[in-house]
Amino acid sequence: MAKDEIFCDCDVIHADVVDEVRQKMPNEADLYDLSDFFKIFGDSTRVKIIWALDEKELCVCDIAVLLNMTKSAISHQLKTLKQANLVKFRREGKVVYYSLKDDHVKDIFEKGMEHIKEKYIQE
Amino acid sequence: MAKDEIFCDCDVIHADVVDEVRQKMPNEADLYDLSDFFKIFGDSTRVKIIWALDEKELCVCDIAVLLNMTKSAISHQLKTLKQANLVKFRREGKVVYYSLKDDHVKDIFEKGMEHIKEKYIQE
DNA sequence: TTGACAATTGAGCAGCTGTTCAACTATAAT
DNA sequence: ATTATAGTTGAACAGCTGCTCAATTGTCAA
Repeated sequence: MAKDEIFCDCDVIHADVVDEVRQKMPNEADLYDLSDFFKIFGDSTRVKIIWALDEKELCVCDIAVLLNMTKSAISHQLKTLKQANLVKFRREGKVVYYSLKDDHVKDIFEKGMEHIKEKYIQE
Repeated sequence: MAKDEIFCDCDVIHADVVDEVRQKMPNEADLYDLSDFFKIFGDSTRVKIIWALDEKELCVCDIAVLLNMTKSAISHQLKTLKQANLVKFRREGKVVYYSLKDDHVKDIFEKGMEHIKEKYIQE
C-alpha cells in the first residue's frame, strides 16, 4: 500500500483530496520534461537570443554584437537551444545563420510578459 | 558612438540588421524579468506544486504527501512561489492553505505541454 | 503551562549552470 | 600553402539553487 511508504514527516491531513489531485495530475515524466522546457527560458541570454531570432535570421557574430557578448558564450547558448529543438541553422561559407524553429515560443513569451506587466500595476 | 564600445570579438557582419533587431527588442529590464519569471517553472517540484494547486487548494502537508517530500522542502518552494506572486494562502488554525493566484500560468503550461508532445511526434 | 503538531526559517552542502579561456575546425582569399 | 575570420568545443571556475537538518514560531488542546 502506498500509504505505508509515505516518506513525508507529517500526518496525512486530507487524504481524500490528495488522492483526487494525484489522479488528475499529468504523469511524472511529462512534468519533468515541462520544467526542463521552461529551464531554457530561465536565462536572460537565451531569452534575448530567442527574441532576436524571432525578428530576423542572424549569424553568431550578429548576436554577439547585439548582446555585447563573446562569440563563444553565444555559441554555447545556441547549442543549448539547438538541443532543445528551438532553433535551426544553415551555413553560408564561413557564416552560420540561426533562426527560430518553434511557433509556441512567442505565444509563451507574450503570456509571460502579460504576467510581468500586471504585476507592476498590482503592486 | 556605440560601435566603438563593442566588446564582441569579431567584425560586425550585418550592422544594419543588428540595428533593426535592436530597435524592435523589448528593453533589457523586461527581458531580464521575463527570464526570472520562467526560472520559476524551471524546477519540477515547483511545476508539480503549481499543477496540484491548479486542481485544489492544499495545505503544506498535503503537498508534501502528494510529492513524497519533506514539509521543509515544500515550504521553501512555496516561499519562492509566494515571492513570484504566483500563490496566495490563508491560515486556519495550525494549517496553512495555499492556492493559485494567477490565471496565465495554466495557459503557459498548456502551451509548454504542446511543445513537448509535438517533439515526440516529430522525432 | 505544557505538549503536540503544522509550518517556517537559516545555515550548510552538493550538484548544476553560464561564462571565460585557449585550442581547435571550417571555409575563403591571397 | 598560408593566413584570416567565423564558429565550435571542452575544461575550469565562480555563482546559483534546491534539499537537508536542526532550531524556531504559531496555534490548539489537555
